[in-house]
Amino acid sequence: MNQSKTKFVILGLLSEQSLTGYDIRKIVDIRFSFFWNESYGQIYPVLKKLSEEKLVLAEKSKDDSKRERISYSITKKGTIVLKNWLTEPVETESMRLEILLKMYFSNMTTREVMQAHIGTFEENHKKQLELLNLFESQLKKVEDQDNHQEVLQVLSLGQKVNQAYLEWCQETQVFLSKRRDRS
Amino acid sequence: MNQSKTKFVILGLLSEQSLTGYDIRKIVDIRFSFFWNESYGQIYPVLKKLSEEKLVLAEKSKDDSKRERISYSITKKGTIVLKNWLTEPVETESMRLEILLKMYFSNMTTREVMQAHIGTFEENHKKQLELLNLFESQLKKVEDQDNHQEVLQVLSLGQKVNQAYLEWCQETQVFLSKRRDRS
DNA sequence: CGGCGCATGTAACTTGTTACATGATTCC
DNA sequence: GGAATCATGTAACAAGTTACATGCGCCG
Repeated sequence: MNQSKTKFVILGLLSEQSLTGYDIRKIVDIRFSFFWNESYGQIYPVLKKLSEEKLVLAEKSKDDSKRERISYSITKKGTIVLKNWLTEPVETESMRLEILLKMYFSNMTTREVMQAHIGTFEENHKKQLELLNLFESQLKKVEDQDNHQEVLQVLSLGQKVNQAYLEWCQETQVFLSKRRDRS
Repeated sequence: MNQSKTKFVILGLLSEQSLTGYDIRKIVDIRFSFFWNESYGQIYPVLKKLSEEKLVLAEKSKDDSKRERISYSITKKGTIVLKNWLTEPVETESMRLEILLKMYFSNMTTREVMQAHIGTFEENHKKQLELLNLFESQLKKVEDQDNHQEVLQVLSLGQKVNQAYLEWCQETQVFLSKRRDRS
């Protein structure tokens, strides 16, 4: 089984505030990016389905001067479904790191090629870590409220993992610089 | 774009030794499990396609006493394709951690529920780390050869990431034990 | 007034999983 | 003799991505 989690991502975000499909995508993209992703092709159809099932309530913006905008909010029923999911065992955990695939087979290529790959990976994760640090400092400035502490805890894993990546990049660059070149 | 990497996983593994589809699955499952996965539903069709394209050579086991067995080996052409892929930029990097989704929304559930989730996650990754440590010590025992050092480098990332996870679990358990319970 | 961001949506496609069918061999 | 493992393969399905179509509003 292991059904799609899009449904619960949406319900979870709506439990904090009303949002449009566009908003949801943006939040996932920014705040969840290091451990999750959702595309419009998933969000909009699920939103429609959730609305039919009365787990969320759709409200078209009434002031007609504005552009089309459908704001969704969670219903009582939706809250129950969300809370129920939270108690159920975690099913999804996956990772796909092509960089490790290339590292594994790297004796088939040159040192320079791998150094460049590691360099790019390092740069990306430096940026990601900086972003997470920025989020953290912003969050800490604001009043403690809602799921504030929980979000900090999520950020913490991101920081640790990115630090692990960066350490590994250093170590790997040393390894590569020492490696005698074949191929 | 961002085409499937199954093809290159297969070519890479075949660059070390001849293997059956079953073998490939097993190797990916054991050795790559912490950062990659492939299912039979992907491997067998790709193997057939690679054979048609002459990137690999299929050999049915001839001694007919044995059960059916198709051993694949990489061709010159296949080696070129593999080496070419190794030089191309890394495209695929994804992570999906449902545990962080649940952590993010955890103010909607009880402390006990989250403690149990974290406990399971911790246990899983303790096992994974132990397995990686075992691989490492086994590898270090054998003669240095082939892509030995590169494999150790891959293992190293797994170890660092798992250690990061375990630290986070500790930290999170402390956080949860202090958290006043809502909901 | 041009470009970017907001906003919704879908169709076609690719990818990946699961379940099933089949059967031999090995090990206890 | 029965269970586990080896071994191949596919069909149905589920999940996820990408590209496209459409158009408004805001800012410089």
